[in-house]
Amino acid sequence: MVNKKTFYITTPIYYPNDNLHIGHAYSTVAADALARFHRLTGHDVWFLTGTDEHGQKIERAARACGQSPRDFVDGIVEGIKRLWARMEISNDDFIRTTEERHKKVVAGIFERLHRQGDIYKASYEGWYCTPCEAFWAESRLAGGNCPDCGRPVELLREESYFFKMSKYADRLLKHIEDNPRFIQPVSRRNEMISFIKGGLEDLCVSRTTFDWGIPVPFDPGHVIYVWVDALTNYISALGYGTGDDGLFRKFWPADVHLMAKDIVRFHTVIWPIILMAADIPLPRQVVGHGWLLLESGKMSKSKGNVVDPHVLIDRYGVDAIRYYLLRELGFGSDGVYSEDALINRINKDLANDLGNLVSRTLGMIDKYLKGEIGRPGPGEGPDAALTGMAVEIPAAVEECMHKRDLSGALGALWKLVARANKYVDETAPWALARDPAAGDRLNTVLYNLAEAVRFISIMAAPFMPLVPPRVWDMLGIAGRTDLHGWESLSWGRLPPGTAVKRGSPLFPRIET
RNA sequence: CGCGGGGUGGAGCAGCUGGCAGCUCGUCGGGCUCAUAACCCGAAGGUCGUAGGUUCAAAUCCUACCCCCGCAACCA
Repeated sequence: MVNKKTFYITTPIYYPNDNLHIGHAYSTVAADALARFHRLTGHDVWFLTGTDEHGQKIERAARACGQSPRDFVDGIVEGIKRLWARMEISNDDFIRTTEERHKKVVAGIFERLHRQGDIYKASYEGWYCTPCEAFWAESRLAGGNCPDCGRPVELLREESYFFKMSKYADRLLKHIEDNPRFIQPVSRRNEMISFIKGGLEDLCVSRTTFDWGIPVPFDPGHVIYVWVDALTNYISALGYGTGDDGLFRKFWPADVHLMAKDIVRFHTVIWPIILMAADIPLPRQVVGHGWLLLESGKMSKSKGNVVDPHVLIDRYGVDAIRYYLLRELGFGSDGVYSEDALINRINKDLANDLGNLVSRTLGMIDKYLKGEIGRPGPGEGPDAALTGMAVEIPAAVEECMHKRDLSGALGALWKLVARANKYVDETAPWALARDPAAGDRLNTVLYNLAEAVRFISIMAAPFMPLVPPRVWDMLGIAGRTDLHGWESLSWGRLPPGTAVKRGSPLFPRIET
């Protein structure tokens, strides 16, 4: 058996102190599109997502609900899993940091780093904001209050364990500079380089102010803080350091850690240094995408202005939401969410362009050819423009996907959608249908349109997983799995004589 | 003088190794009638933040200034 190239992609593990909003959904959908694309193009893919369940905020949120932390996160996590199922997320595993398989790996790494002297105990004094669970430098305090939440801070002295980040700074900087693709997009990369050049301090990696976490194995009064705990999920989920580490040996190092821009630093500074210290290879790439902003500013739970993905799915359907998210945020840039913009995208791109193309193509085959795809004759006139583009677009999509530019990939695909619509106008099949001598030409034109629709459906699959099966059913090739794959994107594979059936509109227009 | 990114037709963006300013949406007009009143074509609309400079030629290079935004460490 041939060894397929592997592709390991991760999302962040989300913090289940509340239900997730559309911004989290974006991260996961983007990772899903990349995972699906790589599966479709023949890779052996492992796609991981999960939840980061420890820490004081969870402890407090649970208490506020009168629940144990465990019961509390169980409830939220169930909701998250339901959401991902609804959004057609194709993850291979779901890691929870409260699972035994995770905790033992974290404890093992912590112990190892301590044993080799990279983690040491020291006394730490600083201004602490309890609600935010964070220490702040005196210079950053806002009038003596927490710069984040504005509440008062207290001077706290704590015995803590520290991780010798400083020791690895030069090595990390060299790695980043030697590997231009390691941090994407470039703007984030430059930011990280300048951050590291500013000097790295040792990192506080334990807490004594709460209990809901993984105890430091050799000092149970301390709990391992989020850094080592959460980041380690990417390898604990693969069984690193256990007797059952087949997945780790197969899939590590990760090809892509995908996340929003705000946590890029943890993934490009703290995480690589943990790995270096533990003598584990670094991930190949960390990609930081933009935020989905609201017109009123940043989406945040405390502002109460979050957009609930469930509501949008109920109203517009999964594929439409996925399309909107992936199209709207340009590579690495922020996007602004508004329901008007969402509806506009659905009506314009999905209903008018794609849905209508499928509808008119099937409609004409039904009406003019008694529902049977005819045998194409020699190409002429505008045929070459359509078929030429159809065979070029897959490569363009691939290139965008390798650059992690999902919006660009959809843009490329929609060029083909537009070209096909234009082709209808140029060839005017309704006129050919009236001309008894033009039968061959009509067959050719409608064949080309049907084949273009097949091409589009295949390339759309990573982004909108529910669309392709519906299109294949309409084209009468539901059972022809050999015509569903990326490798079937060579022009003319659609068999003449296939009986099509018109379906209901792919994306009904949303009336406002 | 902390580091970095940016200010381009109504909106959102591309162009920025200098050479007639481009894309999507919106607006207006036309065409077609297969289709989800969708599709196709065309038009209007920009002194490319401000002021200087270099050049035959600048959105694109240089200088100064104004404005917006990210990062500034333990914050997913």
